[in-house]
Amino acid sequence: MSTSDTYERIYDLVRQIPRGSVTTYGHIAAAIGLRSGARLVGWAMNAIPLHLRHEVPAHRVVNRNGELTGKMHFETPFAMRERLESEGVPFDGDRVAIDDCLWIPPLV
DNA sequence: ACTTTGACTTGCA
DNA sequence: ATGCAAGCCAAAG
Repeated sequence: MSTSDTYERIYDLVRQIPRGSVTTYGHIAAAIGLRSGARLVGWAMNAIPLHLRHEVPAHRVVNRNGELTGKMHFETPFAMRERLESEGVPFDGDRVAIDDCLWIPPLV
């Protein structure tokens, strides 16, 4: 694989997010070695290949505030919220109770 | 090769 | 709490 390893690492990491938990762009970025590549994570999410759309739970990735910033990039703005609640992710108003279900990725 | 933008984060006013 | 600016990496025009 001589492609952008960064993207693959991001996808591989997001794929490991356990059901019922969420993580943030910053944590993923930090886990792959980037200092503040949070934007890269967001960009990578937008560039997820179709064959990975099923494996990479992008809905479990929220911003530092627990807001579903990427919901508008889903099929519908509600799909993200519904799917998270369906997995047992605690919500606090219109946000994810990230303090209760935050999953920290393994540092590579 | 250069500029702009993006599903972010942090700091300061 | 709200708003603006800077930092960061990669892709697209």
